[in-house]
Amino acid sequence: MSTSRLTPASYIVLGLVAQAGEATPYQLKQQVAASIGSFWSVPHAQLYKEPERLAKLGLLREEVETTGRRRKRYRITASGETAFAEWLAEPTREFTELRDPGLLQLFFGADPVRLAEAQLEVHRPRLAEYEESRDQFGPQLPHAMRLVLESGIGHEREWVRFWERVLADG
Amino acid sequence: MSTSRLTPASYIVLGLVAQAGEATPYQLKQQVAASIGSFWSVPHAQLYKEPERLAKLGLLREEVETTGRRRKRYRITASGETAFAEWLAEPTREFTELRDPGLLQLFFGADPVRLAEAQLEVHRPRLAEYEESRDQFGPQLPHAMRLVLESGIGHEREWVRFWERVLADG
DNA sequence: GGGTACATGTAATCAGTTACATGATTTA
DNA sequence: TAAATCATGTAACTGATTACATGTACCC
Repeated sequence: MSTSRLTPASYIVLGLVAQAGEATPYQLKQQVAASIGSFWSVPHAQLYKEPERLAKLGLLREEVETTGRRRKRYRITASGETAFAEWLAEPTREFTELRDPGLLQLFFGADPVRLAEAQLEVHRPRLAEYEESRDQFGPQLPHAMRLVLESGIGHEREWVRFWERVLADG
Repeated sequence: MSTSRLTPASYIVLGLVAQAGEATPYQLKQQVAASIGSFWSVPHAQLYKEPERLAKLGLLREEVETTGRRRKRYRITASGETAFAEWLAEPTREFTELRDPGLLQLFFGADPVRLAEAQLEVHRPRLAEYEESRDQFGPQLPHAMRLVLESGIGHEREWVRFWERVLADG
């Protein structure tokens, strides 16, 4: 009822459904993968359950196909649009903690060199991937998406820088 | 039984209990706040429940005070030490997503200027706080802790840089 | 026509959060 | 001694994950 029960996942669903006009859970999965998936992934089961929940709250309208697969298609309702717009209009002051398992291991005394090597093996390719995305699709990307990508690049650079220093320090 | 059911929170508890030799949930809370709390916070209720769980798994030994408050004191067991050591010895390749609500709003088309302002209001003080910590306590801090702090500073710098750019771009 | 990958969904579990509740100390 | 604040814990909920299960389409 009140928007208090909505989580980030809710807004992701709401936002993607709004953008698409209409979507099935599977399409949501595709959209997530194609857009924010690498910054904020959502397991597919949630993309089935969350829309259902939002439908119960009256924020989405559910339509079950009568033929073949009986897919569920969702569209946003007026109150869904309102809830989404309200969330969007109120700039969050929330703060995201790092919550990086590698950092945790470092803190607890893991061998820094081995740890740094392992971490670089994941962060370097990830950074390369993002940079390639930007160089290849950057110009066509919607502005907001490009910014998000830039942010990802910045943080990945930071991780690489950090673990390289840890490695160098021995 | 197998270590598969252990989460990061488990290792935090295990690690802190190991470091302290013995600890009550409240002391764990203090330790978290004093060390990794700003990178990886743990709500206090979890610091009561998780040790209980670990005790059932045989990784901690629980001792209930018979006097007054009947506090629960925990110590690590041999198998707890093993489990912790195993986790520590295996460098994680896990990758932490950004999962920043601000980025999410940006992606979905929130007003970038207002958003950047709000975000800078939280990130700038946070950065200052970390830098002050480092300058003030840096030399006394255990090496690993200092590194974690450096990482936090790096990422906060990155956030500030990013949102400043968003702000400047209009 | 057999396999493999894509597509679609449900069930069960649980970690983590929120809310509630109260005892013990300090401090004004 | 009243009021905060610190300390300690339990209960209830639920979002998110994991695991299971099956249908459909394409391809060799």
